[in-house]
Amino acid sequence: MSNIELSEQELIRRGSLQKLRDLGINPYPANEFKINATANQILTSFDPETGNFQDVIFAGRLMSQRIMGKVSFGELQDESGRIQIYISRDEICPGEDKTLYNEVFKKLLDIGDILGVKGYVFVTQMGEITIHVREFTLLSKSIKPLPVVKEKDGKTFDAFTDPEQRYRQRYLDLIVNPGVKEVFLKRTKIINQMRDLFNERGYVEVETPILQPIPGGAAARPFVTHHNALNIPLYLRVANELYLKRLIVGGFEGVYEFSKDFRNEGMDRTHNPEFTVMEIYVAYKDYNWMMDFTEEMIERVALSLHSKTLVTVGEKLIDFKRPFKRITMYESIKEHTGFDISEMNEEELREVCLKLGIECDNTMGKGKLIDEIFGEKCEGHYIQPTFITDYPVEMSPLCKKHRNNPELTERFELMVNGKELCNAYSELNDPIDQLERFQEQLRLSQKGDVEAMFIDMDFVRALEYGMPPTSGMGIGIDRLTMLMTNSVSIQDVLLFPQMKPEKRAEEDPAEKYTELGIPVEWVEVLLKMGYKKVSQLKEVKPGKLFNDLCGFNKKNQLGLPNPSANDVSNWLN
RNA sequence: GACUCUGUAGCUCAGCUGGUAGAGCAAUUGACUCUUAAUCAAUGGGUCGAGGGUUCGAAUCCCUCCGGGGUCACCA
Repeated sequence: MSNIELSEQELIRRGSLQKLRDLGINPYPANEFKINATANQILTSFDPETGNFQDVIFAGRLMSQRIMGKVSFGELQDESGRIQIYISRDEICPGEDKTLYNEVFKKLLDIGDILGVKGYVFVTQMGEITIHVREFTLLSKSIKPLPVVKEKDGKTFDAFTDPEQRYRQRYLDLIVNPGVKEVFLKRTKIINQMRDLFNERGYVEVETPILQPIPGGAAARPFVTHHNALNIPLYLRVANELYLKRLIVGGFEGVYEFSKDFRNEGMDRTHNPEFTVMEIYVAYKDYNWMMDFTEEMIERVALSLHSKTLVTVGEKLIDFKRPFKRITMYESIKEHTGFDISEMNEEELREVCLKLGIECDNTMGKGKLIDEIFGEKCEGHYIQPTFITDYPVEMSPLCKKHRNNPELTERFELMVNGKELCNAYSELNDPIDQLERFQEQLRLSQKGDVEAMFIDMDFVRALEYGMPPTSGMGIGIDRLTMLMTNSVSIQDVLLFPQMKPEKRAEEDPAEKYTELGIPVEWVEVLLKMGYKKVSQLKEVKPGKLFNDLCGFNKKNQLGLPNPSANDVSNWLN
């Protein structure tokens, strides 16, 4: 990057960088810096009576500086929090030479620099636990100014809130906004709690392919990519269900995977193109067992995060205490619409949709119609955790038929806060039935359903060898995290949510300028002055351009030898 | 995709019915030995998102485009 692209403050920081080097200070030293305390440890366990922490070595990012002549205060932020530091000139510089304090600390250090300090902990007259610095080391120089967020009495000033910048530059968000890190620590804790539970039960964590020749296991539009060596299309997985069930066929009796899935669909507050799902399959179980297990898992997560089962989500208070309410899908629809659809065929369902004012078209089969009615009229009502059970067979091509009613399947979804959180089945293990269900999906696909599943013949073959009765469950980790951290958008629980690419104004490459005989050093000046394209340049009068160039050179003290008026008009001709 | 709000200094924002820009923080210089949104004094910093139009004159009004937020729709 050329210097004219930089802001004044960036130039000053680069200047400081050079001055540090001139003073023999390496702004990016290689040495290990061994700390022996964190901010949080000091703040929670410092005790002036016992006089602990009298020899601390601490490192962190300089977040503020208050210089008061011969002494200064500042704040260093490490992973665990912020702690104040105190520096006195004559302690840092006991001799005649006060450069280290007057120049280095006061002038050449900036907010954002990473510092290591050695000293002892004490309490200031204002009562703040502080590190009295005996020695400091610059560990990394920051040459781009941070957004400065200040806080007093719990009020935040100049908060860094622009969502685009926060998500795009998450590192800044994490540095500057307290509380952001908390969400991600909680996310990890949620995952760890689940993993602990599964491992305690002896279930095995496995990894299955992300690149799949047939994207199976869910109704969704996949991303397509291409494998050069095999010369075949490959799909990014939309689910890992079919692979995990192959493992049950293979003799594992409990497998689970935290899996990144990918769906080529819209993006909004609750959808990111890549997202995390946990799927688990346990042999010799059915969906009733899985409901109990799911309750246990979720209650455990809530307790581990909040030490209670009540969780505030927006305006609502949600109680994750076991047991959760259970209701069948037909009962739910009956309750919220008054229609008993249990005996209806496709035509009758379409009429119900019409009466309820739900849009539908001819590509929609029976399952999709019921799904629409439920989604439109029922889903939103389930704020407290509720299992919706016994879905129609058309909606669930991988799920075993209900033991008491072949029109239904042994499936449940867990609804919380009006949204689906989990999805689970008594898994279909009848290979002949499975093939028929796939073929039905194919018919839907031919009718125009872009989400209908592909037929996976190898999966059917696996079932032909025999899969034990199995129950499986999938849960959206992002949505679970949203609930547990009271986050309104999925972007808040993903470290790096998908963003549109950053756009810059288009500009011609430097060669197009140099072709005209313009020296390289002037090309960047022209770009900075706003002549992003050669065509723009051609439109200005040579006299004006000559004047502007010389003016820019002088104003910005670039120290370039000015071109002659002749040169300039030659460029333009 | 529709509607709506929005784009001004490094950051957060002001700028009335048109008269070519302001504040706080940050930065620079200086003062200050327990401060904490430190304080005090001085200074620098802006093609007002881009292009076009109306006008003697546009950050402000109009049009087009670009970027962003929100709501809705599509979509789990």
